[in-house]
Amino acid sequence: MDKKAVSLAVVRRLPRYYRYINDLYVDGVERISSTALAEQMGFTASQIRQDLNCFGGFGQQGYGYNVETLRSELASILNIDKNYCAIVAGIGNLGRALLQNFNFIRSGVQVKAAFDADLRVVGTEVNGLTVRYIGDLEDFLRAHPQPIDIGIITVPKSVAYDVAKTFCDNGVRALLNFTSYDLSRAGITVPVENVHFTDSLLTLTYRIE
Amino acid sequence: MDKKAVSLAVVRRLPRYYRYINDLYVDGVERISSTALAEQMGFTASQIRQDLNCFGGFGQQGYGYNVETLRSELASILNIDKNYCAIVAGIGNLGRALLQNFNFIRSGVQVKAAFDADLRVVGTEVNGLTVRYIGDLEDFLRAHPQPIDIGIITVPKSVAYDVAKTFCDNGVRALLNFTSYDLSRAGITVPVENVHFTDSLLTLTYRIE
DNA sequence: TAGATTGTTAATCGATTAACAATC
DNA sequence: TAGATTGTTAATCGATTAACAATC
Repeated sequence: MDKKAVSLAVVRRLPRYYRYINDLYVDGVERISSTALAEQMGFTASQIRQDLNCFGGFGQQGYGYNVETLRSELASILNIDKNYCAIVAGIGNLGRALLQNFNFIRSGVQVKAAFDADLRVVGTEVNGLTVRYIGDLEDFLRAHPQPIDIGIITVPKSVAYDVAKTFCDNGVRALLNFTSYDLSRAGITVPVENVHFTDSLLTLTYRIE
Repeated sequence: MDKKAVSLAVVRRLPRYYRYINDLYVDGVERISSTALAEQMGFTASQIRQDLNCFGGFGQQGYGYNVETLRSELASILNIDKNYCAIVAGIGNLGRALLQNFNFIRSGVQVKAAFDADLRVVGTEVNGLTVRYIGDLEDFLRAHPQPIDIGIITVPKSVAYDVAKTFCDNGVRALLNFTSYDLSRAGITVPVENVHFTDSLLTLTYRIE
């Protein structure tokens, strides 16, 4: 499974495959053909077979794909079984929303700690985690027994870079960036995925008319 | 400006252009060449010229692009000057986070109302808006003097489709979907932009190793 | 005018789709 | 076996990059 060989276009479709296949699994569907799945997902059957074959031949001629098998293969490809450790930096409404409503575990991620700069928030409890002071982030990362895999950045834009750099310099392996600050332009060496609300909204206002 | 001619790949880059050009504008930069901008954004100069030329010749040979002009052209292309009306459905932590922290006005969007199903939330005030009962959404949309342009969906996944359909059937022109329910598969006829946290997180867990 | 840099055409690259032999 | 459907190669399509004449 040489990752370099798989294009980001394919990778970005994997979570969607997992979502659909998992739904089929939950519904008790046993097998599905690329044609049937294509119809549901709005892809071509060709693309589905092409995409899945980047990772292995999960199907069977004349039969299609076994839903349970494919589901577990996709889970394994996406490392959902790895149980990664994450930290949320920035416990404003967004950080709080994530901690309280988002099912991290279902994506194979466990949130180990929460940090904020506001002393009125520090020490309070959110979804079972006591919020720590952001100034202690570096010490925490260095002292933590397991490595922290994912840094989730929900701080104000103005401090996004500093927090990202602290994560990056202390062994965090990937960043999920919710600010509109563009981390890719600065010396951030780990993979970053961006959730840019503004970009999505502006793409929409363009497409309205 | 025939929109059909501009690919979605280009459109999705427009907000990023606007962000960079706006930053330059705020910093008082007067002009910029495609080469210099390319270096900052991590694009090729060729791509920038190609992209911008989908909308018009905003540059000048031997000079480059005037930042103020380009900024206002991009704002106009993205309809930031249109002042669209939006509604937020679902005032959990995420809806609340959006209403309290997100600068809609800066994207040319004005939130007109907020709706929720929880009667303990209905009637409370969030950032100057009194939360209404979701059951009244349809009546509200029909009675509202201005058309509502954008429906923002932050409800639980299980009711995402119903809310989207209500928006769609009552004149809302575009949807911003924060649930992991895939609205494109059902009879939703307006443009949809998705913010799928789970997909971003899973793309990241794939890319970690 | 000379230098810089665009707008635009042509060349390349990559991603998607079509086709079909392999095979369950 | 016959029918179905994959895995995979080849063809097409679209997007990105390179090149350069036009021109400020």
